[in-house]
Order: sequence, then C-alpha cells, then structure tokens
Amino acid sequence: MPRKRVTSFDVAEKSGVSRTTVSFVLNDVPGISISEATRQRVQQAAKELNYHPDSTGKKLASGKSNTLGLVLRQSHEQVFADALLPQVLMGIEQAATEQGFQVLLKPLEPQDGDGYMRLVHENHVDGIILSGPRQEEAEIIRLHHEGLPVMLMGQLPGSGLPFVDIDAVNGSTQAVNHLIEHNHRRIGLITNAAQEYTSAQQRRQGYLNALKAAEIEPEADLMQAGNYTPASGFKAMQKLLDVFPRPTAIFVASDVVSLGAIRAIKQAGLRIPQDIAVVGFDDIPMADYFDPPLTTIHIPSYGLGWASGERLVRLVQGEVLDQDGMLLESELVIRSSSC
Amino acid sequence: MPRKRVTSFDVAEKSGVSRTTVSFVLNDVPGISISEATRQRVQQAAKELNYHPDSTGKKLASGKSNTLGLVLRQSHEQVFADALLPQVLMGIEQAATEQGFQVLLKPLEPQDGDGYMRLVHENHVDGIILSGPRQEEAEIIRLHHEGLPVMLMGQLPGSGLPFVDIDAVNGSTQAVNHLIEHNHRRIGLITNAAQEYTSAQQRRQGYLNALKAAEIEPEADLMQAGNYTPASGFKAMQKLLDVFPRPTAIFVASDVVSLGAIRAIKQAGLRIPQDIAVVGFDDIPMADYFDPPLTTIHIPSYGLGWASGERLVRLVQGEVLDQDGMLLESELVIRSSSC
DNA sequence: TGTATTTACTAACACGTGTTAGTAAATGAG
DNA sequence: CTCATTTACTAACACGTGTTAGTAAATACA
Repeated sequence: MPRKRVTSFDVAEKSGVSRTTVSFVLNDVPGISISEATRQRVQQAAKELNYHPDSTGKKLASGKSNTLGLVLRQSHEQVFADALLPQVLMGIEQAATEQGFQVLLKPLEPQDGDGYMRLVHENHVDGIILSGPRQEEAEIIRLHHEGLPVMLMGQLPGSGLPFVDIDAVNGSTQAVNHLIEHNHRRIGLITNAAQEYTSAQQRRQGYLNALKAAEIEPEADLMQAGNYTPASGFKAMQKLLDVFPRPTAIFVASDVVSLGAIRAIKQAGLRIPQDIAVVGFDDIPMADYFDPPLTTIHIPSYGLGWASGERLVRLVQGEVLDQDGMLLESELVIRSSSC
Repeated sequence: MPRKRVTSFDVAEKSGVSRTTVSFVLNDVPGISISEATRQRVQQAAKELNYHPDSTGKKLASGKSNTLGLVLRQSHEQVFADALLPQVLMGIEQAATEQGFQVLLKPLEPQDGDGYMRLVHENHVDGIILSGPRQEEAEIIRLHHEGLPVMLMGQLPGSGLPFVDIDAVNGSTQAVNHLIEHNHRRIGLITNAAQEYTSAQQRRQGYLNALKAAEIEPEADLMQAGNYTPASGFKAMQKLLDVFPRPTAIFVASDVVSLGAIRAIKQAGLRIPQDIAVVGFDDIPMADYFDPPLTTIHIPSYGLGWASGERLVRLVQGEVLDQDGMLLESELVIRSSSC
C-alpha cells in the first residue's frame, strides 16, 4: 500500500486536539464531557481523513479481539457431506456481525487434539464455538474451567459446557411416531454417523423412545449404522432388506444418507412408500425434490448457528446466561415418502 | 481467565536475559549470534512457562495479520444452496494453515457495496479472496490498484484482477458435446444463475460454443434461466417441455437445479435418458445418487479453494505470480442420465 | 469575594511484540 | 602488546490504540 495509514494522531492534529480527545469522541465514552464544537470538529476531521481505527491497536489496548473462533470437529469427509453447513455458518456470522464480532474458521480433525490451544493462547479469539463435539474433548473442558467462553454446537453429556443444540431426541421420536401412527410396527433405523458422535446417539435414542412408548421391542438387526454418505445408506439398507420379516418402514437419521437407502429400496424393486416408507432427518434444501419427496424432520440450521453465535457473544461480554443449554425445536415435514 | 498472560518478559526474566534475546531465539532471527547455552536456556524457560507469543502484539509490531479474508458475494439464498461450499472452504483453510495463515469469513450481500472496506481499513486481513464476483465490483478493483492483495474465486472479465476459476466454458462445452455425440440436436439449456453472475455467462457460452461447432442454430426458446434452486429448475424445465418440437436433451448448468428439472421431466411422464437426456454441472456428492445417476461435469472444488488460498498467500508475501489467472480443468463424469 | 464544583480537555502510561542501533567483552591479526 | 574485528548480548524505540490521573479554566454557590 503506497499511502501511509491514517492514525488517530492525524485526526488529533487536524482538529487541533489531543489524541485522547479523539478517542473519547469517536468511542462516545460515557461520563466524559466534550464540547459540542470540538466533537463536531473531530468527527469532521475523521471523516475527511477517512480514518478507520486499526483493529490491532484496539485489540492490544483493550485485550479484546472481538472475534469468535468456529472450530469444526467433524472429519473432513463429514464436513464435505454437510449440506446444512452453509446455513449454520451464515447464522453464526450474522449473529456475530450484529454485535460487532468477526468469525474465524478453524477446522480441526479429531486427531488434532489441542489445535485450538493456539487460537486461545495466541489470543486470536475471545471465545470458541465447538461444532461436532466428540466424547473426548478434555482440553476444551479445561479451558472452559479456566474461564474461556465456550459454546458447544451439539452436546457433550456430563461436560457441563454451555450448548445450543436441536432437540434431536424429540425430533427422532416424532419421526418414528409418525411411522407408528401409519401402523408400521417393523421400523428400521439407519443412523447418521458413528455412535461416537453425540448427535448419532441422540437420534438413535429418539428412535428407541418411540418404539418403547408403542411397546415395540427393538431388534438389533433393524438398526444399522450410516456414516453421513449416501453410499453408507445404500449398504445399510441392503442389510435391512435381508432381514426377515422385512421392515415396512425406515427411519434414516440423515437426509443425505437416506438418498442411498432410497436407491437400495428401488433397486430391490420395492416401492416407496407402499412397500417401505422412509422418513429422513435434517430437511436439507433438496429433500423436497427427492423421488419421492422426502418426509423428514426440519431443523432450524440457520437458527442453530445464530443462537450459538449470539449466546457466545454474551458469554464473552461477561453476561451470565439464564440457562446453560438451549434446545431448538425441530419439526416434522410430511411429504410423500411416508404415506 | 484467572491466570495472567505469560509474556516474553517473563521468559526473559526466568532465563536471565533480555526480552530482545528471547525474541531473537524464539524467532530464529538469521544473522544474529546467540550462544548455544543461552539459546537452550531460553527455549527451556519458554517451554516451562508454556509461553505463546500474543498474536496481537506480533501483528502490531510487524504490521502483518497473517489472516486472509474470505468474502462471499453471493446472495444468502445462493450460499444456502451451495453444496460445494464446504469443500471450497476446507481447501482455502488448508492452504492458509500450511503457510501459517488464518481465515476470516465475511459474507456480504451484493447491496452491501463496500462492506469489505472495514476488513481492509481496520487491518483485520492481509488480503482478500472474493468469491462469486459480480459485474460491479468497483471497490475491490480500486483496492487492488492501491496494492491490496486480492484473489478472485471466479472471474471478472476486464478487471485485471488475479483469479482462480474452473474452466467452466470448456466444461460446459464438454457436457454439450457429449450430448451431441449421442446424436442429440435439439438441446435445451437451463442456466445455473442469473446472467449477472460471471459463472452463469461462462456456462452459457460453453453451451453456445458446442452448438456452434456442431453447426446447430441456438434457439432462444431452448434457453431458460435457473437460479441455483431445484424449484427454478422445475419451472424452467416446464417451459422447455412446452417448446415444439420438444428438446431431446437438456444441459442444466447446476446439479442442484437439475434436480428440479428431473422432477418436471418425470412428472410429464417422460423417461430419462430415453425421452430426454440430462447432463448437469458441478458433480455434487449426491449427484451419483440421483435417480437416475446424473451425468455431470466434475469440478475440483477443494482444489479451487486451495489454489485461491495458496496463491493469495503468495501475493501477500510479495511474490509475483507467474500467471495472472489460473483455470482448473473440469471433467465429464458419465452416468446413466445421458445414455 | 472567596471557595467548591463542574467543564473541557491533556500528559503519560499500558498492552506485547519486532527491530535498529549500540556496547562491552572476547577473540583475532600484526 | 595494540588495534581491529567478531561475538553475545541489551537499551530504547516503534506499532496504534484505550484509559487513568491530573490540570487549568469556567461556572456555581455562600
């Protein structure tokens, strides 16, 4: 850059006051009296010089970086397959922007245990949003106890960390109840991911809860693991089709995975929903255009991101949250894959 | 945080040297001689105190933030529908990390004209990746001429800005050539977005080029606009089905949009590919599981992000790039929707 | 009129680092 | 043994801001 940086000193000089006064005026410091005349002069000078305070200087002086770190803990493959990530991202960013915060993105593969330590120790961020937590997040719990503002997107049972999550247990129960209401008794499950992901546990739990309430005995054969890809759904469904008697309905805890399951069903010459009903989870934008259109659980992905961002900002600003965790409601969207 | 920050001063004190020496040792400053003994002592002390240099101090002293700004210029709706955004993001982040850089995310709706000015003026970032550029990006061009390192993801013809993009013109030509080779002569087009997006122009151009080479006269009726959603593809396809004589093949310049087109075709009682062949563009992860599996143009989305990040870092570090722009090859993936 | 208070400002320090210019001691050349 | 060079360091400044403590002038109060 050819032009030298315009500093608050330049503004001070131009308006004939001290740098301190410039700071007072431009930051509207309360409890300090400045005459209207100088106030005007300073603001005018700042505008004319096109002055923008250097964020680094601010940060150093104030100790606050006004930046949130978004740490993605999912595997790369999972991130690639995440059709709702853009919504979540935008939600976080929007909430952060509204409070004058920025968002720093930091994907960290699970084996990269303490990668976020640098973010914190080197003081890049004021707080961390941890997405896709796993069982073994000891570091982040320690940091939380040392006073670092942390917000989980998802849950880590027993960790005591504040979180925002969708009510996946309840959502899954709704999905399965819907099938039960349509007189299905043999209902298969394909999970969205490995059980080490808490989201996978929850969705499975919701399935089990619904069965229990309807006094249906769960069967191990009817529960298969997916791993967030259509391919995994295809394989899982093939196994389910081999079970006798064959399930009449399947709850796939991920729309993306369900796409593979749907192919397997069609390939077996069976019809959806007449022979096998399918309910998904996530309500990705394309679900409405699946063939057949997919009945699924809509989750407020943008809202999930927004709430995480908004609440973390409040933590950073020293507020005490009224509740430690927050569960967002999901909603059953009925389309033709289930009836 | 209860514990006070550990500074280089603490390390200096503990190892009995000056702060300057600590800086020299820990940064391995060349051309400076430090005895092996003190070198060891300093490193030992740093480790014992768990010293991590404060990034803000570094930034202020050096003037470099080691941060790239990723500015998303697409509308929110478009970002939401972007199934490849995660890949691109991860690519950028990976390239940045390899060079010790961070990534700051900044979505900016088109009407938010000079929103990135703050990023630059307030010195949050060393350079900017601009994704989804539009015609009227006057500000960024000005910044580029003032010396700000800028990298376009996409193209802005005539702007003179360095860019990384996929060769969409060539990719689209391949797609349409594939249809022509299968003896289609009446080939419809559904664009991926409005023509103000350069990516939409390119894909359209590729379509026109292929027709021209085969001496097929383009018809306005056979070219319909999509806007990155399945719904838009559905509508566009309905219009195409009303054209007489009906097209025997369609090139949809976006897999997501093609999903809507496919539904329209099926709803009209026509078969794919027997009655109408379909070729998409993007090769999103789900394309292989469409019904029928979609023939499409694979684009290296991760590589696109990676190259943008890597090249921008080089610009930031003062390197002169051997070529101003870089076009990544795309590749036809033949599945059953086209033959 | 003399004193207490308010108004309108500023000098000086703090934040944590990188870096230039300089210095004292050790080593080398003659 | 003397002077020049190298070795091994340090003092002091710079980066751009926020903020506390303090001051001189203006106003208010008795």
